[in-house]
Amino acid sequence: MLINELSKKTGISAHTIRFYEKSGLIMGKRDENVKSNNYFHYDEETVEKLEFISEAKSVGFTINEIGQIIDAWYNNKYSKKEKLTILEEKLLSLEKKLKEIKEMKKQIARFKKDIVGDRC
Amino acid sequence: MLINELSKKTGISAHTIRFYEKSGLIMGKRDENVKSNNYFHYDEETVEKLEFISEAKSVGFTINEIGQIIDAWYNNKYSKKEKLTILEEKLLSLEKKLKEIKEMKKQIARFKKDIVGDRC
DNA sequence: AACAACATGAGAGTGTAGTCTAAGGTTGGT
DNA sequence: ACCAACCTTAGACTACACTCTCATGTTGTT
Repeated sequence: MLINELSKKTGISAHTIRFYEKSGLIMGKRDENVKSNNYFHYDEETVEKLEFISEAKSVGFTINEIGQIIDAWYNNKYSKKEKLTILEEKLLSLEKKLKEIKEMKKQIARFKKDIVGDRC
Repeated sequence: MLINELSKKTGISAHTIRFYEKSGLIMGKRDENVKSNNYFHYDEETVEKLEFISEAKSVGFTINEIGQIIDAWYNNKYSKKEKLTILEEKLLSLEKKLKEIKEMKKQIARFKKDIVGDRC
């Protein structure tokens, strides 16, 4: 599929998709048989990747970190051992975020309690 | 205390503290008795606030959102009802983040499993 | 008086992650 | 042939959250 269809499928703008392409997160393929244009073609895996990118962004991973995860999962840039190390590291950082968010929830709950208990 | 001491106590640079001051997150007081300078003076509450700001930033709240929380907790910009609404809203967004992170953990754990099960 | 070590505000510069515009080429329908 | 609706790259622009530089003023010690 071409970029417009990919954009519609994922809800990510063509501009942003091109930005991700330039950033190395996804890689469209050029059709060798067609010489008249150099349109990028995208497959279902790219749809999956873009969906993953959206989720990863919303948990606070940077483009760079997302690139690492994608390389660890879809590509062969790293050895098996390196891949596992990267993913393990991401799991740890998620674990840390989880703890921080739980702490923040407690903190805000305390704020709330103080305001409720306060007669203004 | 002056900005340098505040910086040392919190580990946040004086530059950044001034940025937070300009952003309205904290508010140093000028000493009315001293006319020769216009140095800002900070109290222990500001130390607390800066510590809160650091934590809030690391869970992904923006400066704007942090400002809302601080206004809901320390200031009298909002009514009791408005304060509770703001805090409730932040709790919901934390709950959402929590879910997203748990999902992402599962996802990455799946990636890991696939790599382990794969003989490359 | 000289000096280091502080303080101030204005404003420029940085990195991240887009977002948009411009100029040009291609495709498909009439 | 014409046109709308695509596609491409380069590069400018934006918002956010700093981060730094500069020019200038103050404080405290020797």
